[in-house]
Amino acid sequence: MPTVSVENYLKAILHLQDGDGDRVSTTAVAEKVGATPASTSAMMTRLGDRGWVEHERYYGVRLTEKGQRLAMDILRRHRLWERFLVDHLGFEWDQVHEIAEELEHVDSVELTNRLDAFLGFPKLDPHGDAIPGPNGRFRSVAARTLLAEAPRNLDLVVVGVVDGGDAFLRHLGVLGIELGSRLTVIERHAFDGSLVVRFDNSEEQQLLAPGVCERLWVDQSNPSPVIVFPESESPN
Amino acid sequence: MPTVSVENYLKAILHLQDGDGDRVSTTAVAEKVGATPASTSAMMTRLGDRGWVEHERYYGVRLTEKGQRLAMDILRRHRLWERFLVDHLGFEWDQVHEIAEELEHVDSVELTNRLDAFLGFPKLDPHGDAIPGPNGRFRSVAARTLLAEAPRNLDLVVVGVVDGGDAFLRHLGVLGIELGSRLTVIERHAFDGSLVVRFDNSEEQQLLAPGVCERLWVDQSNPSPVIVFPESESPN
DNA sequence: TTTAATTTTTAGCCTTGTCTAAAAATAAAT
DNA sequence: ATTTATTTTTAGACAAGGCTAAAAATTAAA
Ligand SMILES: [Mn+2]
Ligand SMILES: [Mn+2]
Ligand SMILES: [Mn+2]
Ligand SMILES: [Mn+2]
Repeated sequence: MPTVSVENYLKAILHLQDGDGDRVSTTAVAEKVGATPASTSAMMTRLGDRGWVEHERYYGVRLTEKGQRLAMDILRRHRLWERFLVDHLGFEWDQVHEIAEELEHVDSVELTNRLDAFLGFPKLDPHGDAIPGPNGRFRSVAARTLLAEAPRNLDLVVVGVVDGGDAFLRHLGVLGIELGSRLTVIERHAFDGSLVVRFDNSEEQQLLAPGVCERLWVDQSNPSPVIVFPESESPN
Repeated sequence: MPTVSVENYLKAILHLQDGDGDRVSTTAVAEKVGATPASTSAMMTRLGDRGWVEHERYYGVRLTEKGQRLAMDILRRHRLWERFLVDHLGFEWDQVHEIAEELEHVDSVELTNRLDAFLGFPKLDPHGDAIPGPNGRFRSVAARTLLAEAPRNLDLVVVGVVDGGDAFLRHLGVLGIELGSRLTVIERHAFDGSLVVRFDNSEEQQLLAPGVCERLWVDQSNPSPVIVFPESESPN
């Protein structure tokens, strides 16, 4: 029975580990949860005592099997609630993170599984991030590419957002980009990686700044169904 | 920004005050929240410092305007979530209290109001208790009588449960009683208040023990729409 | 109106989670 | 290989919430 605070730390560590099973530094965790390194150091010790992380003094932490499972369950609840808020309560995708940050701590397996069913067992949250299943592992999702690395002259769909802070999400709104937006890369500027693209719904070409291209997952419109386990860095 | 613990205390005090605006004893609150009188005494002082209760040393507490409003908002969230759990996730009415006890602490006005709308602005929770509106006051609900005090030979409907602990709710299930059940009082035993009743759906008469009759709200099947603000003692 | 019982508060202690400031260890740079 | 910079941990404090045991106030009984 982890506390709310402990759960937030565990989820932060999961995000920072991000597939790569290497250790995460105290400072990185501190920054993620918004605490000082001193407080975080103390918490890492407590998490180690409870068997949720391996803590190598001065070298960081890594989630144990048990810790990973706990963290995945929290992430599952977070993303399911985000789906609920957007699909059924009419929230925008840039408004749900903070609320889900609290709902995720209501820890009831019954509730979570029934919510999952109610939502139709979604694979992705409103930001295109994979939702862990009841077994604590990601459900398989089609392959995806960063827009920044996508080839030219292909019909692409925006399928996800990397590190989708609310400010970035609202910026996408201003640009008229959302999940499902279709576009084609016309030109890539070698200098900084800016892209000239054309959206499906418009005749005009448009420039996308590198900071945007590096944070959008895309897929081909006619997807070859390669199955893979994605590991985005998105926190939501 | 009250903590979860503070919110639970405030709600407990609201329940114990129950319409009557007189003071509530420390021991009663302690029992309700499951803490010792010593811990509760300390908490009452803190609540007083923050202006949420008037605390007369040695004589108990009474919610202030601000405290009452906070408590009503918590109760609103609790009962809205109970409706959600029963109406949309398929929980039984004896399974929702504990989960709502956690969900009620997710404090977002936006979330609460959208949930309210999603549910169709319900007036009653699954136990027949009134749901406070966004203004922090109960929505008007038709008058109700305790079954123990209802006249004979009237067509009655069960509209609510007093103090609906899960055990009592399951007992009602065994007896085949739920909200909406229709019955008529045939006979009242003067000795202990037991009632002989006949349910709508059956020919046979049935005996109801006093402990049951005193904890069921009923209304006439063809209700004369008297408007009143109910104050049940139910905690859910 | 004393005495006894009950209720409430205080005193003292503990855990969790947070902080700042200082010490210790590791990593980087000369 | 030292010195310097950075990171991590430790030390010491504090607030919230909880407990038990003891003191004080109130209420009930004699
Ligand atoms: Mn959270
Ligand atoms: Mn998300
Ligand atoms: Mn609660
Ligand atoms: Mn209820």
